[in-house]
Amino acid sequence: MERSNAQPGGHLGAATGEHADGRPAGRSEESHGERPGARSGQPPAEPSAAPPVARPAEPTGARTGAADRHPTIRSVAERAGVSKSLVSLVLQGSPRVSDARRQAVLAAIEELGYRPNAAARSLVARRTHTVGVLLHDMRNPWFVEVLDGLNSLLQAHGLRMLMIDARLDRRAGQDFARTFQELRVDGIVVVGTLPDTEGLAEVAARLPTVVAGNHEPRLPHVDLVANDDERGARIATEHLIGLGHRRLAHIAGRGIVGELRRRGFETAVRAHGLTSGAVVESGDGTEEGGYRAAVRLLAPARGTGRPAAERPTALFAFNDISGVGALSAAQEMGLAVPADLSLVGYDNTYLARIRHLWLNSVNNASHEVGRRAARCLLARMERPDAPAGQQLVTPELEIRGSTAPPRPA
Amino acid sequence: MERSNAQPGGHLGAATGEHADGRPAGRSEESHGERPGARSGQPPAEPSAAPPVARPAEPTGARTGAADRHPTIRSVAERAGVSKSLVSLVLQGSPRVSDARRQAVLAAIEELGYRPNAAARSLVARRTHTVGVLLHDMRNPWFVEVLDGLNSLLQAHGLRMLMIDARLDRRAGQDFARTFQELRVDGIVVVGTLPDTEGLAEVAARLPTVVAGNHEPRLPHVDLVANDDERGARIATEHLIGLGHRRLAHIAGRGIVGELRRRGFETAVRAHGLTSGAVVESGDGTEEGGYRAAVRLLAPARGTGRPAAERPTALFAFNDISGVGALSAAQEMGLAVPADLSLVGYDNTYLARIRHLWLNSVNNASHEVGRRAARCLLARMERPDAPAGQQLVTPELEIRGSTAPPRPA
DNA sequence: CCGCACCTTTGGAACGGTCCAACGCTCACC
DNA sequence: GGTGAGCGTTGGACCGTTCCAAAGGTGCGG
Repeated sequence: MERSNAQPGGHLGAATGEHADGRPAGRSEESHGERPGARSGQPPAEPSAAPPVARPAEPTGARTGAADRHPTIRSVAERAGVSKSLVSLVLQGSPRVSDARRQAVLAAIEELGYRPNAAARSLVARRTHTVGVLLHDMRNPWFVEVLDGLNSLLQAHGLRMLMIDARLDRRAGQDFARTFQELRVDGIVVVGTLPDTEGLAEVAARLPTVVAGNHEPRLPHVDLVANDDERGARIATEHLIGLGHRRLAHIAGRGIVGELRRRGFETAVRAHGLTSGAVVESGDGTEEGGYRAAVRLLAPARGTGRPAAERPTALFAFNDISGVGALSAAQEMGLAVPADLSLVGYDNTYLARIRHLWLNSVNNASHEVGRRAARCLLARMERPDAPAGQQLVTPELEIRGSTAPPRPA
Repeated sequence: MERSNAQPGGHLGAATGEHADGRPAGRSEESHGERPGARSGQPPAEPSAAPPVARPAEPTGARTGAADRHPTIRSVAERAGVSKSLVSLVLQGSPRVSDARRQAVLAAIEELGYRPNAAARSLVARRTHTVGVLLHDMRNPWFVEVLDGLNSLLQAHGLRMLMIDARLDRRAGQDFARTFQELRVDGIVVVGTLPDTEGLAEVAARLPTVVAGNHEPRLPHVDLVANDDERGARIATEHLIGLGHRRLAHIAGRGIVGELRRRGFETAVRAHGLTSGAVVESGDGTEEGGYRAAVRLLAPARGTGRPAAERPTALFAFNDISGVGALSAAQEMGLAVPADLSLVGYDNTYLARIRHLWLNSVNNASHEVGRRAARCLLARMERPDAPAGQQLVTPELEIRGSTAPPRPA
């Protein structure tokens, strides 16, 4: 049983997806020191402030509870022998505090492990330094990219993100507006599709709001940042046309984005006078949908009386996953990619980067969308009543191994 | 929109990954009504409470600012013609409020669009109803599953999740302990590997803390919930042995998880007296690493003088992505899967579910890990000083198309 | 020796809620 | 008719901060 030493790490490294660790699950195997009926079946509501604990209720002001889990600014003051106001000044980094006192305060803070209470702070500051982020579905790798971009900028401005996943969390998803308002977040970013538009309109009137990655809700003070799907589709299609393909097919997706990408495809096709050879088949954005659509597009004649010679030689799929479905279909039908069929996907997910698939794909630069959304939000936080803006980010085609010129007829 | 009729949605539907929408990006195309030099280059620090805004500072108590963006409980009281205490009672759903008043208050709330201030509330309640979640890397699909499980339970108990991504957010990742303490979250869940263990020990002394998906930091009051990686690996290996394979190989991963999975493989192999035919090659959890390891494992003889007949007939990979790399290698070397080579991956990510790949994989039931972590946390929130518990969840093997009995020699 | 400016330090009033003790009222009872 | 219970309602203290006005101390000029 040889151990062999670790590989120096491949150049392809970037193509992650699941990192250098993973894990298991299923049945259990407790080793817990818990008595069985410990947790009383508390109703799902949020009431009942821990009944058994019963707060000390000590009227006299002397509540310097040593083992108190959270020391306050007063405990610190007392320990340092100064007033709470001075402690506050030190915390703000005020320059007009004598060095001696400052040291004393800092020491006290350290010894007590004092941490300022954010709630109390934001209560008076009227700012939470928190941005609410409404996600549509975290499982979508595209979102993660957007979040990354968003975060990088927000963080640099001292803002943290509070994420709510609308899919995973229907209740919160429904009235995310309420939640975010109660939390008094400084701003809101909606990533992707959102459940109810009217709720959004309501919050937007009160809080700076930006929508990232959707073309949809045009509301008074809400900025929009999205990818230019139509243009991306045009670019992909023109790439295929440029290679010499004349019979093109598109596997469409749903929703506005599906519509835009289909439109881009049709526009390009029309611009080159190839309308007669072009076909659009509908899919649903899933692998299975892509597979079925591809079968319909590539199957020889049968019924339609279409000669095999008229089979499309190039295929532009709504997204990578549909593209992968199409790839499977092609392979099962004995068509080689790219020799017999050129294929382009969309989104440039890491699926496209798997060498086994190696799809050309339109890169929608989600990261940039996130960054811009952040920039918009920051701007809007300063001028809440500015007119709604809109930005489209232009995608680029990532070339890999799934397209080639058509076989000479 | 959505021309063509939607596909009835394939049975494979579950295999998501990117959903029914995606998007683009790259250069820009503004249409923004913003003056250019608007945002002054504020330094990255978090100070400077909006200098230009300058609060009204109106000493007299009469601050019923009509267009005030956030009405308070007092505005509501005034409007309803009752005391703020009554409003509070209504908000708590107290039964001892006359119907007339209750209606009046509710009406006022509605008209003003009043939303209670969570900060003020938690200040007195000493509870935030928020759980801090420290992620290691959101890009890892495994985490998303865990989060999902976590969320489902926490939410049912009226808790929201505040997520911080340590990778994406180095600063926050470093002192997440500080952040979570300042926010006075009700508890902390660390998902996956964590950056610094000492910071964790510090918080854990003050806040209920649970680690999900890692075997690592054994700390006084910190519960651990993880998958039983060793067992999962054993199950996978035994599946291969059960099919009749006698020459087995493993592509190992890194870290503790890598170690555990390798150990499971070795244990199974030893238990069946197949040690002499077993090989372990190290990878790094990436596709490329898996590819290279597989090449080394499968290449005929060359140098080693190993006859092709001794090539392994079955391969257990550290994770799906390494497995996919191995798949590519096998294909390039003209080996059919599963006819010439059986392959099992780990994590059962949606990669494994792509029909083009269709890998057998150990399902680590991340969702369950999340649920259990939530349960642990809830328990610990009630009894913070309980001894640290530990749970391992047993994984199951998901059978697809990548294994078969070896060719009869 | 007094007054004044300057600097550091401090008490107290917010911030927006919750909770408790006490209030006024009605009604029943003795 | 007084008393007390019960109900609905209210003022005020408090949660842990920040900020402001003002207090105390020091030093200097007149």
